[in-house]
Amino acid sequence: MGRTPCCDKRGLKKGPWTPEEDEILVDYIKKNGGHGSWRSLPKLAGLLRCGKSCRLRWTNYLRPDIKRGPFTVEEEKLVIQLHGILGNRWAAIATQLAGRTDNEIKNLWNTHLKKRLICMGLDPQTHEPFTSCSTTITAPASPTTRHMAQWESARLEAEARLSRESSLFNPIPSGRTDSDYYLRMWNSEVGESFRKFSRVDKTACQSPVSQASSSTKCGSLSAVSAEIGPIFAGSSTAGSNQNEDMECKSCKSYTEEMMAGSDSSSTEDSEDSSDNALQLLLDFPINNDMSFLEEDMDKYAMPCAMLTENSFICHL
DNA sequence: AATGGACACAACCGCTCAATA
DNA sequence: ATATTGAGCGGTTGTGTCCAT
Repeated sequence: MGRTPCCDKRGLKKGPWTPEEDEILVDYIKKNGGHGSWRSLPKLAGLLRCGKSCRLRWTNYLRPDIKRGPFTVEEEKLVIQLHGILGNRWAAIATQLAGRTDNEIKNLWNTHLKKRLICMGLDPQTHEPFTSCSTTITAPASPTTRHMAQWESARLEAEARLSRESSLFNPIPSGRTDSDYYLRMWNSEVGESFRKFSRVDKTACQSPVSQASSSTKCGSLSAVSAEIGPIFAGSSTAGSNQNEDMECKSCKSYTEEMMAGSDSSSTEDSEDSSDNALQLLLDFPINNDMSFLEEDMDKYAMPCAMLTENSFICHL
C-alpha cells in the first residue's frame, strides 16, 4: 500500500520554531480545547508547518504539563531500570516519568546513560556485561567490572523471579507484548515492592540468600519482595553511599565510588547490615545458579522476549 | 581572539500500527 | 479483505553552545 506524504511540503517551514509560531499553536489548541486533527491543524491555525511538526512541537515542548529542567537522580535511575525491562521503548518509559517526554528520555539515554553503562562495562542495549559469552559467564578481570557484572546478574535474577512470581497471579493476556506486561507489572504491587527494595532496606539486607531461594516456591508477593530486597539493597549499597549509585555524573567518579564501596565493605563493622548486603552481592556466584529459571519453565511461562533480552540466561 | 571538537537538545524522517472507508 | 489515512514511535540529523587548545 502506498503512502502519501503527511502534508504538502512545498512552502512549509522547517527548522526551529519561533516564539510567534509557538504562541499561535498554543493559542489554537487552547481555543479549540485540543489539537483535533494534526493534519488540518496548521492550516486552521495559520501555521506554515507540517501537522507532524506541530504535533512534535506540542508534545515535546509546548504541552503545559511538561517538566522542564535537568533529570533528577531518581529519574535517571528509573530510566535505567525501565530501559532494562522495556528496551528502547521511549514512549512507554516516558509514561512512567511524569512530565518527561519520550524525546527527552531518548536524548538523556543517548547522551548520558548509555555512555555511563558502557563505562561500567555493560552493554547499553542488553544491560549485560560485555564480557558475557553465549555459554558461560566468566569473571571480568577488574574488580569493578566484576562487581558490575554481579550487579547485573543480581538484577536479572530479581527480574526473572519477579516475572515468574507475578505470572502465577497475572498470566499474560494474549495479544499483549511482553514489555507491556512488564510495564504493567512495574506498576503493580509487585513492582512497588521491587522499587521499594531497590532502595535500601536494612532489615531486608540481613536476610540471607537462603531466604530468597526458599521463597521462590512460596508464591507470595511478600516473598518476592523479601528475595528481591536483599539483592537490590546489596546493589544499591555498592556505591560509596546508600542509594547513590547513579548519582555521580561521570563514569570515572562512578567507578571510583564503586571501588570505594567495595573496599570499605571489607573493613567496616561486619554487623553493619548494608555491608552484609554488599558482601552478599560480592559473593554472588559469578557462575550464577540460574537453575531457578529452568525449573518448571513451561509452567511459569517465562516470556520469551525477556529470555532473549537477557540472552545469557537463555543459554545456561 | 580564533578555531575546532564535544556535547546537548530540538526537530525531522521514515516506518509501523490502528482505525476506517 | 483491502486500501487509505492519521497518529505515534524510534532513529537520526542539524544546530547552537561550551570548552579546550
